[in-house]
Amino acid sequence: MPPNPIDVKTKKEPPLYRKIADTLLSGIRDGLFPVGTLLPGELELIERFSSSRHTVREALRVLEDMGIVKRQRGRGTLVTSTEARPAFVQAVRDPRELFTYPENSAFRVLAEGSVGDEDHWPGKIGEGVDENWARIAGLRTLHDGSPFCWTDIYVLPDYAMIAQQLGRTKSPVYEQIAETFGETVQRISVEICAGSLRGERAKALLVDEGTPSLVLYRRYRGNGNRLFEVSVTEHPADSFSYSLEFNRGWQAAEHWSWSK
Amino acid sequence: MPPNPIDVKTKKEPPLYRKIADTLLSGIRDGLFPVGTLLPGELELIERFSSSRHTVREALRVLEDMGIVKRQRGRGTLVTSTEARPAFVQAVRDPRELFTYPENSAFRVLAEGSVGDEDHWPGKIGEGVDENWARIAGLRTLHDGSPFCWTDIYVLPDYAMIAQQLGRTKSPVYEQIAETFGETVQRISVEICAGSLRGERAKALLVDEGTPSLVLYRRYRGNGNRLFEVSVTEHPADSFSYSLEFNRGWQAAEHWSWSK
DNA sequence: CTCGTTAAAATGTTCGGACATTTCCCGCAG
DNA sequence: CTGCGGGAAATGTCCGAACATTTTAACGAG
Repeated sequence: MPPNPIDVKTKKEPPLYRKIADTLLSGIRDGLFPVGTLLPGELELIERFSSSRHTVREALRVLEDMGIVKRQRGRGTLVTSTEARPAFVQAVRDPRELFTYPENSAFRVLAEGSVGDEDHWPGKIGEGVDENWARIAGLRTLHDGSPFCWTDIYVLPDYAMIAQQLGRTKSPVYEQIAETFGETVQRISVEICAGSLRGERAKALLVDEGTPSLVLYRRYRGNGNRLFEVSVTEHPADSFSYSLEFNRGWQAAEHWSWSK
Repeated sequence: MPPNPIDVKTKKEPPLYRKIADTLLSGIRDGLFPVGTLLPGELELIERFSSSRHTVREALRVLEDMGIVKRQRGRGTLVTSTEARPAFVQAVRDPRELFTYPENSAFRVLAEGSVGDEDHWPGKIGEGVDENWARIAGLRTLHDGSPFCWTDIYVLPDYAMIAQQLGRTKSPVYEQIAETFGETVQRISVEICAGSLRGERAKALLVDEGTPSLVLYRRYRGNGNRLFEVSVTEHPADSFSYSLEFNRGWQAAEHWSWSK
């Protein structure tokens, strides 16, 4: 009989190496093993969990794949983070985590427009979009109150109301669209290029006219390749960083972030 | 004895599980195990490679992490692809593919400098770099002859000669450094931000003063966290694009590229 | 022919052991 | 004080074995 995906009752016991990994992760998050310190050696973990070395190593491998620890021969197991790998790889597991903003950020709608507000509309991005989109302009600020980025949101008219709700929630755009329309995001694309901040954008972000800034175009496509959201974001004086750390074998740890 | 970075002769043998993985991957690519078929069982592989089950499983785990095969308990090891996961993840397997330039591009050395040519040196990037770096400025052009990007290369003096060879080869910087010194790249980091093209840069790229452009800072680190190459690149009117395509499950296809 | 049982096959989990390689630190010679 | 060597510690690689869980297919009862 094929297993029923809905059958939640069969809560099977997780394997031992998984429980060890969870225990260690809890210890890391509780401050027992702060970031920057070394985890106990394998021999000590074997004693503590009354297990074999292979099982302990399997648990540590889980944490390594998560990006929680970094193992180094001759040195030990270094705690590098309390959270699982952010970056692109995690986004694959949970797309909602992709392309969101820092926590403690506020969103304020500055203006609303409709067809014709195209002073910043990128023509090449508009492929596949009919002419009836609407524009909503907003501003997010960092938690300390300083301007962080300017966001233009272009949506199809059906979804205009979603954009209006952005000021009242912390969940990312993707989630709202998906929840409201039951759509499934099939493709996310992001384009990064450089631009200059002028006019109301420069004023809102408290920078000089012509200040260079990063510009991000984002597109989300649902079933049947139907476009349901496009947005443009400009980050002044911010930079996007991406780094790769090589482990043995094939896996690597990825990090990416926005920083001032 | 501390390892000598100059000692190139010690080309160490890769571990056995790595060689098994490579052999299997060759077989997959040669059509011996077409996509959609099952790989031989672990027991058979143990006999064929005269190895232990642990080693064989380690090899299969490498292929699984690469996205080449998908393992399923009770069923077997299914070949799902002949190519590793593209984009960022692939870069892990072969860092030389990362951050290279389009084919048919030419490189021309415009100027050479040394300590003090710091008009564009990013202070925050300089952490861990002593003061004795050298700067080599160059320009790459697209195959149609139009300017593509400006590249500043900052290297430690020991590696200055490598930069001088850049005009005479098509291989990326990483490859030259690795081959010459037998180093292993442990970490690659890239930072993308926005800037304005001025002075000789604007002139070389045939754009107006103050034209916004993307600026990339790249760092390569070898064993012992030793920095051995830093470069700065500016792309005028170019854009970086990244897209994610979701399949069922958690796997996804990634694409990224530079485009005009 | 259909359905349920059973057996075989394949991978997943766990244990125990041995040696290799790298890193770090301490002590000693200069 | 510096530099070198060596040992201790930690992780990496590899072998052998046993049992558990899942899938698939063959088989037999109805």
